[in-house]
Amino acid sequence: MEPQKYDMLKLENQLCFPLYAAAREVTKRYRPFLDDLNLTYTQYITMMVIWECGECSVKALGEKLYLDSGTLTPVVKSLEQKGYVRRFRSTEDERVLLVSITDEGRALRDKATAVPMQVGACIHLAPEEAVTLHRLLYKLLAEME
Amino acid sequence: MEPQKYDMLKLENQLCFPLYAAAREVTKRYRPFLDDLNLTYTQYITMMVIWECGECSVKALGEKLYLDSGTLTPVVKSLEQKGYVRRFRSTEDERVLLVSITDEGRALRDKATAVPMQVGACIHLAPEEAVTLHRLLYKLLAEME
DNA sequence: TATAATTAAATTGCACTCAATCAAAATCGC
DNA sequence: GCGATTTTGATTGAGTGCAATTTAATTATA
Repeated sequence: MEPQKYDMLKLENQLCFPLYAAAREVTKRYRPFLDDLNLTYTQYITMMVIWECGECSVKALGEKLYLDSGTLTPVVKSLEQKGYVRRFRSTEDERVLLVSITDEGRALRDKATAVPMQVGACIHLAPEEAVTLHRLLYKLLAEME
Repeated sequence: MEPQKYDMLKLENQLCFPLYAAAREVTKRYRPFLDDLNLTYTQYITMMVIWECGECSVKALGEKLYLDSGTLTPVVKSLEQKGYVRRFRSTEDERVLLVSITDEGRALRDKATAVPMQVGACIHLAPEEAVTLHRLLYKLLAEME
C-alpha cells in the first residue's frame, strides 16, 4: 500500500496538472486554423484584444492577457512586421507604446471569425459544462489576483 | 453597437483564454516553493511521475504528461545532472530510454510533500468548486484524445 | 527645482513547447 | 531471412514565458 503521505504528490490529485495539460492541448487545436491566418496562438489572442479596442498600450495588452513586456514586445513586433498593427509612442507620455490596428489587421478579423467555431467543433463539452468550466476558470483567475 | 459577427472573437467569450491564463498563473504560484527544491514546474511534474512509478520510459512519461521527447529529453537530462534520476537504455529494446529514481530523488520526495499544500493555500476555491473544476478539466482532456 | 522614486518598455538569459526531421532499433510482410 | 515500415528518442529551430536588469520618461518630494 502506498503511504498516505505521498498521495498529494500524485498528478491526478492536483488541480494544476489537468489545467496545464488541458491548456496546452486546447492551444494545440488552434494551430491548423491559425496557420491559415499566419498567426501563432499568442499572436492570435493579442490580435483579439486589438480587434476589440482598436488601439491600446502594451501595458493594457499585458493586463488583459496576463503577459509582460518580455513576451509582448516580440509578439507585437512580429504583428507589425506582418502588417496587422502599427507601433508608436504616445505623445502625451513617451514611455507608453501604443499599438493600433491597420486595414490589413481589420481584414484579418473577418478571416478569423471562423476560428472559434472551428476549434469549438474539436471540443466536445456539453454547453452547460462549458459554461461551468468558463465560470470556474475566471473565478480561479480572480482569486489569484 | 458592436456587430454580433465579432462576438465570438472576444477573449472573455472563449474557453481557451481563461484556461491558458489560469494555467500560467497557477504554475507561477509554484515557483517560490519549487525554487527551494531547485526544480522548475516541468521538472517537478516529471518527478511526480517518477516518484510514483520508480522507473519508466521517456515515452510513458510523455503519455502521462502530454509532452514529447523534444521537451522531455532536456528535462530528464537536467534531472539526471541534479542527481535525482538515472537514465539508461532498456536491454530488451535498445530504443527505449528508462528513467529511474535515485536515493537523492527519493529524498527530494519528502521535501516536496509540503508543496501541494503550500500552493493550495494560494488558491481560494471552495472544495466542491475545486472538485468540479478538476472533473471538467479531465473530461475536456479525455474529449480531445 | 533638483533629486528621488516610480513607471513603461525593452533587453537579456534561461527554460520550456512543439513541429519537423533524423538515426537507430525493432517489427512486419513476404 | 530481408527489405519496408514503424517505433523510440534525440536534435533543431522558431516562438514563447518569465525573472531580472536597464533605459528613458514622468511624477513625487524635500
